[in-house]
Amino acid sequence: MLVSKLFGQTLREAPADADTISHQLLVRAGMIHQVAAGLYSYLPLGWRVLRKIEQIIREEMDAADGQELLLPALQPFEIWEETGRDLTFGQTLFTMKDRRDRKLCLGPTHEEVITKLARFAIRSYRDLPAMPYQIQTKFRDEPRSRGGLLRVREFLMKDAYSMHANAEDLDQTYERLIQAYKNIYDRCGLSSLMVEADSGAIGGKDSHEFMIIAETGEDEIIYCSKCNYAANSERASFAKNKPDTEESLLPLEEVSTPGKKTIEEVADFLGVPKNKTLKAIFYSADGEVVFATIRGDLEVNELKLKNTLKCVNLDLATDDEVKAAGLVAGSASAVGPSGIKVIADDSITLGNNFVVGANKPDAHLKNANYPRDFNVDTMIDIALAQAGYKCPKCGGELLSTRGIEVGHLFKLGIIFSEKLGAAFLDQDGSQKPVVMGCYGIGLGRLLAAAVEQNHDEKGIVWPRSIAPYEIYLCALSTNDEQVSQTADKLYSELTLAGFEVLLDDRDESAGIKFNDADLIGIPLRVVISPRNLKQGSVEIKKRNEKEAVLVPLEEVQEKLRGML
RNA sequence: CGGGGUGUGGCGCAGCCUGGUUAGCGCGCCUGCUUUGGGAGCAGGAGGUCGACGGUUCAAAUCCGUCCACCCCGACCA
Repeated sequence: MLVSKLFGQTLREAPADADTISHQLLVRAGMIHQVAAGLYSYLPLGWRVLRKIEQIIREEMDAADGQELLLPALQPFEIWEETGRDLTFGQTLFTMKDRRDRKLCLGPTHEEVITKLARFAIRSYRDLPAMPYQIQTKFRDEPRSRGGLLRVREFLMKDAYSMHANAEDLDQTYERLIQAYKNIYDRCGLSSLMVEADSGAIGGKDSHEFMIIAETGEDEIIYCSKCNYAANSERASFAKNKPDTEESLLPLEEVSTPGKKTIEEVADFLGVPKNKTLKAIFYSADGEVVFATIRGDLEVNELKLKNTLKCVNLDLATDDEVKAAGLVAGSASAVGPSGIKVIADDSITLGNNFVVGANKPDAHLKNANYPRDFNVDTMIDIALAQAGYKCPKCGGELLSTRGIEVGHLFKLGIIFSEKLGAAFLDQDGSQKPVVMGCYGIGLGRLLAAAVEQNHDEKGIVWPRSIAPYEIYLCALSTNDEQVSQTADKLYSELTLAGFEVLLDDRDESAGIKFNDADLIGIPLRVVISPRNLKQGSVEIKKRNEKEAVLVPLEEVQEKLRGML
């Protein structure tokens, strides 16, 4: 391809609304162009990168016994009602009506469609296991798109769905897919980190995410400084500490705490540490007021709470809701009130003689103990893990960092096959629901993450495997006959030899060409100039290295092969 | 949806507070000449309903109101 003919423009300055590095560089390099919030066009350079990523994914999925197919982006809304995910996805679903007034939606994911298809394709255990996958456009009406390609409303995704006769077989495929994913990121030249993840609206049991560590990432990762434990903070757990001394249980005692409402105020006022108090937080779970309680030094992980409650919407209760439920904000506890669902974090059993609210203004109780003084409906881990806490696996110190989620694996189990009736006849003649897994990779986001991870002050530094071109042939002084002839000849030869070459044949100054080459980030740059030609040579430079080497014309191909 | 910000040629911005000639600047773009190893020089030129609508005024990019779009933080998010 000739740079003079390349569709698109490079920009010296980034658009003002581009904040993240990948967004700035991709726009400046003429790879993407924004159409509206969360909607981007891919220009030829960007599209080449995306297609390379796509091909790597395709090869690895095929190697893992996946079979590519294509499902429709447009789906009947009613299959979402069948699984109830019309509610869990809510407004994220792009919906519309056809001319016959039937409700349709643009697929944000395809579990429903593939499970329906499984009803047809899977009849016997002999048809299992199977793993259809597709690379297709997904649509999600995100509350807020952001960061260029990092979070958009229309995006290309590889989504695979595995089908099994039993959970053991799913486990095996799951492990195999983990390896396939590692291969994919490796081949894309990216270092990734696998973390335990929440399964969210997809549902299911085990779930893992692949992360590209980056400050611009939306996810917080909690990981251990000593062992290999790593988890999305949404899901991370930690070893909850016990107080050093076991006290004998003391009798309940009411104390006056005028105006003291927060844990800090109360603990300060009574001269006790925060981990000797119990915190009470009120939530509205799909309209029902629920009561969460946790030791005063810890915070509630609202996602864990939401999963426990199995609700669609979870918000902090409003003042009115709190009052209507007969609770006293600032002085509430599970000691006393009834008729409200209480979810307790298991930390309330670590320690004793806690300070809790007295359920009336300006008063607290000392020496509250579970279960002597109160009961709870559910006792479970709903605590938020934070850096500095202890690893749940080895006790080492937990650290935190940010990452971009570029892949997600789920063990769905039989959630979808049961709801949609995808069953098979097993060896013993019994009918069973198909056991399923699903596995996604966002291609555009992966591309953006690659830029986040591979750039310098001059521009993008593409890993070779996903670079739009391999070689940037830079002809300086294009009005010099010898230069332009040599450049044309070299371009033909290299292209014929199978190299992917971009020839900068523009009548521009050296500076412009060098800067564009750096910005676009092609791995190798070959400079053809009168100066070099006098010695019968050209100059070859790696994008990620400072020094160039002078190479005789006849050795160029060989040299390039060695350097790629 | 809550908070904050921005809308002026393709890109980056000034002008707005304090209304008043043909709305400016840098980059980019076009033509010509000169240049040619890290974003060249000179000369000439094209390109703007100042986000939209309404209002105030003799007069609005500028003041007032409504709306829209986009960005950031939060909520939300396989």
